[in-house]
Amino acid sequence: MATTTDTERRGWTQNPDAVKQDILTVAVSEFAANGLSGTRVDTIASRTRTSKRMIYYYFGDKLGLYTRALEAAYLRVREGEATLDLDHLPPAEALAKLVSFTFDHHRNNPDFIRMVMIENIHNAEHLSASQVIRDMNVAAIDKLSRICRRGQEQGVFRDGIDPLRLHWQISALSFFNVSNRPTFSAIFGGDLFAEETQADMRRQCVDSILAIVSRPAGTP
Amino acid sequence: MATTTDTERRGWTQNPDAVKQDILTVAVSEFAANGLSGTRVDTIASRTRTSKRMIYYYFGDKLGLYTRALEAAYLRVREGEATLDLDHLPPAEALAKLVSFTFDHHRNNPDFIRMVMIENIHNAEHLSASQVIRDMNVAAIDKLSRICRRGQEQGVFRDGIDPLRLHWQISALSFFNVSNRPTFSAIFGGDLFAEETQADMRRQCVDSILAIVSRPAGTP
DNA sequence: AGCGAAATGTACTGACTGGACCATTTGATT
DNA sequence: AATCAAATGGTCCAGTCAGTACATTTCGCT
Repeated sequence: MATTTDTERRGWTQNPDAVKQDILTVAVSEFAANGLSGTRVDTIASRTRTSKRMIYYYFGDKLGLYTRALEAAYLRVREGEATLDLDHLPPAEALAKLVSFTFDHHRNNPDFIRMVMIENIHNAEHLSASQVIRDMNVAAIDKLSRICRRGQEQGVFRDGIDPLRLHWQISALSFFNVSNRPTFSAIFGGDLFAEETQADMRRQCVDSILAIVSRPAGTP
Repeated sequence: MATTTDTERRGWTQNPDAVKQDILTVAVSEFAANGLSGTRVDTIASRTRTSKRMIYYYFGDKLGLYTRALEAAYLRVREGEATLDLDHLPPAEALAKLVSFTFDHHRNNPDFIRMVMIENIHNAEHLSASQVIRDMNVAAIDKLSRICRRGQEQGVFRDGIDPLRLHWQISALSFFNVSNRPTFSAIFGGDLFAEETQADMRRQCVDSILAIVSRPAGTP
């Protein structure tokens, strides 16, 4: 009896992958909200369709789960970025689009930002252990490098641009805008983060970045 | 016997203020290193010349101590900033100096940066409760406002500059440079944070900010 | 020179929390 | 249908940690 078949996927048959995914999703949300030591494994378990037992079964211990959750957060975000197709745009437009996208993308993924903040608090100890994450990000630099190279070849960008530094600057503005919003708002009020103002700030960021790569005035 | 008089201040007489200060200093360092829930009151106590009992006596509970430690961190940093005298410099130079200073100052005060990161993780709940901190920072904006006004009066800055947004941008670059150094280094290597490179990046930051305030080319 | 309040030390506890233990069910393979 | 590994559930424990009770010392004041 009790043919609960097909309650969700296949009813109440085993489904290891779904269980793992379920745990990971909740874990990202909890770790992002409460930090590593602030997060309770029991709380994660209770928000899950399974039990604490399963967390330890699949992830070993709290740190293991945290590390995997960190990877998951990076993965999701980099997936989003992969949809961007920039190679067919003129370099300046491509760069502008990349900056705009990054700015918005960070705003739309606060959990990811918070995971990175938390990982920085922990001196990136766990991220260092993850080759996966390193690879993903190095790939992100490639995208930027291609734009720079095209820009220089076409003579619209100045020479000697370091893609990594450019990435640094783009990240700084986009990241800070999300990461420090709470303290910034608490001190100066939330005006800067109103929707219209943010659109304007995004433009300002694009301009800043373009100013960096564009050749100084009067250099043919 | 045991005339331990003058071991430190007045030997072993009571010294409430020194005790409080002692606790606060250790607390800043511990909270900055481990976050709010990651910090152990016992650890703070053990690094102190006094006991856990005193922490609760003076600060009530862990949160009380954290809040005061946060204030202390802000105070120390803003004190450093107060030494800057910019009003006698030409606007562009004053701004350049302010950016350079901020960039270095943030680098030299990682504990402060970390406290702010942590507070952001906690959505600035505790900072909101501190009027002191708000006041300090609003004063920081004043300094920037004066520079902007002078720049506009003298015609070297463009019109319509928002000092708050400028502050946002200066902070973003200077803050991110410290806050995200661990993850950034873990992913891309530490080259960007070598001493020489940092000097170069500071210059790049100054240039970026100056580009924002300078009037567009061909605007008399 | 002594009294009351402030300051400090020691030892303890009650709750929380990461993790382990033991038992049971599911499912693929034979 | 028998078997064994993978998956799962429920319960408990041992260590940790914020906070407290109780007792004692110091000090300003008169």
